[in-house]
Amino acid sequence: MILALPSETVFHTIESTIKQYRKFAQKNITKALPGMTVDQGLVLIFLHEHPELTQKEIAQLVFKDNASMTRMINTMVKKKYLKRSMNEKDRRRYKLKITPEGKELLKKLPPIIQKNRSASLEGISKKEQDQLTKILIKIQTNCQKS
Amino acid sequence: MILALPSETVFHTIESTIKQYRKFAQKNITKALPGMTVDQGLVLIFLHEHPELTQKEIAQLVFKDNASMTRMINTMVKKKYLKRSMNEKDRRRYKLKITPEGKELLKKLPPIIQKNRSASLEGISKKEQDQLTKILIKIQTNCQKS
DNA sequence: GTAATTTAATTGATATATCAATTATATTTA
DNA sequence: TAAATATAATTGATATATCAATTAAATTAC
Repeated sequence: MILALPSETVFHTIESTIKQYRKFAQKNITKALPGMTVDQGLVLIFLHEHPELTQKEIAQLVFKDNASMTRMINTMVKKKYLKRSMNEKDRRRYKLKITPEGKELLKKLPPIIQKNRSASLEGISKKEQDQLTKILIKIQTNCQKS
Repeated sequence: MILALPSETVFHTIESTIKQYRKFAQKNITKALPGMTVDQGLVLIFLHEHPELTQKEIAQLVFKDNASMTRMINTMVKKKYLKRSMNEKDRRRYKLKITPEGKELLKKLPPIIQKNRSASLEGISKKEQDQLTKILIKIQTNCQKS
């Protein structure tokens, strides 16, 4: 069977693109906020916008599983970005609170993220971005068909 | 500063697409070859096509760093897919040989991979795939600037 | 209202990711 | 050629990924 080398497929390109974007974004975040990771930044942003999110919901938003999210929140608590507290309504869950230190960092994030996004999308029209999204979603749909 | 939520960006879509594809591909590989991972399969395929590849070169092909590759090859040796042997020409490197067991698995991989690819690209024209690649490469180029 | 089921989070085990430091060998330079 | 530099691979430390099993609480079914 003749199989195209993995490096010649569109999947390879998708993967290398997201990895390069992540490296690029991480580099710029590290410059301004040493010790913070891209994903920790995302968690802060999501929690800021939606304070009632559970760990599970955040995990889904950043494409991690619950186990990873538990450990990630652990390190964010250790780093004092977050505090866990009881959720009286549902005692299986926690309330996740951004600490004042976390809020300080959070303030510095948006301009960095904005710059990362616009720099990496430079010269790519809105139309192209929509095309990209549309095609990617087709792939996702295909992958979900059991 | 008003920042689009990460979940509304094209980066989010790129990341979720590749993760879903990986899950889909892994599921099908596991079904046929329990214990084998997508990346281990890729390493076998690359080594089969280019037996002289060094660990470092393979690492680049599958987007891992050298440290990860060392450990990945360790587990592939432990699983008896591969054997390390001396490279007399350059004693910093190894020769990586696919074992007979590894070759057996390798034979079964191509049809599975082919099926994964075509299933996830179903209904996506060649033209769309080219568009996708073109746009992604633009993003990569942007991320490489400085 | 109690038993069965579901859900959110955790834990353990193992693999991988990442960075920095180290080792051993090759290559370059003075 | 000896010293400086570069390269391939490894190792250590820490974080994350993944799967399966577990715990504790909530929900559903009977």
